[in-house]
Amino acid sequence: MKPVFHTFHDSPLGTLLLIGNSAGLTNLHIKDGKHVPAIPPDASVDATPFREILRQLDEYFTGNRRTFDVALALAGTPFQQRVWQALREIPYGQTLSYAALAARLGQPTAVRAVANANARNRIAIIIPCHRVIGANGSLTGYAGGLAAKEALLKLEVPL
Amino acid sequence: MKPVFHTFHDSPLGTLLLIGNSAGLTNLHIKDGKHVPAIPPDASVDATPFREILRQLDEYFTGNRRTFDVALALAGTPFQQRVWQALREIPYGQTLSYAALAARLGQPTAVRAVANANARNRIAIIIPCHRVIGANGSLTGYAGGLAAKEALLKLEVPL
DNA sequence: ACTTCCTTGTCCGAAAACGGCGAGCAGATC
DNA sequence: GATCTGCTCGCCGTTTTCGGACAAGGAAGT
Repeated sequence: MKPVFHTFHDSPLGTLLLIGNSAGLTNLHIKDGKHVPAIPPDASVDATPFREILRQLDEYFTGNRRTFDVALALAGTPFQQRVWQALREIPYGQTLSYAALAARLGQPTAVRAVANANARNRIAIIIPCHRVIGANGSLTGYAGGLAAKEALLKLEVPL
Repeated sequence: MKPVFHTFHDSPLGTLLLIGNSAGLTNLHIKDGKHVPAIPPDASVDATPFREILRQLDEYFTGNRRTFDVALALAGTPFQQRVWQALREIPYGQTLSYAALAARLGQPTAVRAVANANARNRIAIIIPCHRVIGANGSLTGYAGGLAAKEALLKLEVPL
């Protein structure tokens, strides 16, 4: 198997857990959240591979960065990959409803399925699942907690 | 993922298919047999990693080797792992019945389950599933064909 | 020799449950 | 009336659960 690394990193949202391998970042979760995977037994503690990523994250949190440029190693079903790809195309500071996102994928009725894929996003923040909200404007849900989602959206407002 | 290699090798039993990764050998099958897995799409053709293994196999087939010393990367259910481990403890030239093997595992009634795990052995010859025969002395079955099983047992007789 | 039955882990397919939704509708409220 | 709240129901990919079939056996009974 590829060597696996992981590390923790403090942020305004709480502790972040990063996991990655030689191909790129595989996971980025808010530690005290839902759907946080177990750290692979063979994952060594090593922040080195994440240096650049952490730097960009810090810039993002201080409002000095709007897009990320890091290698991602996504693993998921074809449908999930499509959803996540669509997520990455939502610009900084913009929001979208789950229904609208489903429509963009050409499957306007697969709203719940999209929401589901959204919930299973493995790379928070960088894949901006926080930019998807309810059709009525409510936040509706976030694996890292609604407070975190609100904070992220507020951060992105001051364009 | 770990890089995966595979290669073919001629033997008195027919062509052998070997698959392995950086952790060790994962598969060794008689090509024209049952339960032969598909070669992973990302597996490169490369005999280099198997040099030592092939050397020991050649020695074995000429009767000049009784045990193997190679790194194995077994993947299977806990039950299967137990069965396979028990198989490796059967000495060269000896045979055992499925019932006796089940008894050794402490599950004397799980005879068929043991036979099943036996049939799914992924590393033929080195994990000597051919040394397990019916309680009445019949060969009963072998993924590589009964002829191969018979040949192996005959080879191991002249201690 | 053949048939029947017992046993048990695994495989496989079907079915059901499960969500970070959203639209529609009945009442309740002001 | 206009709004708002709280149902109910349909939507659909994923995950989980469940049940049956299967197998490299073996023992017993015909």
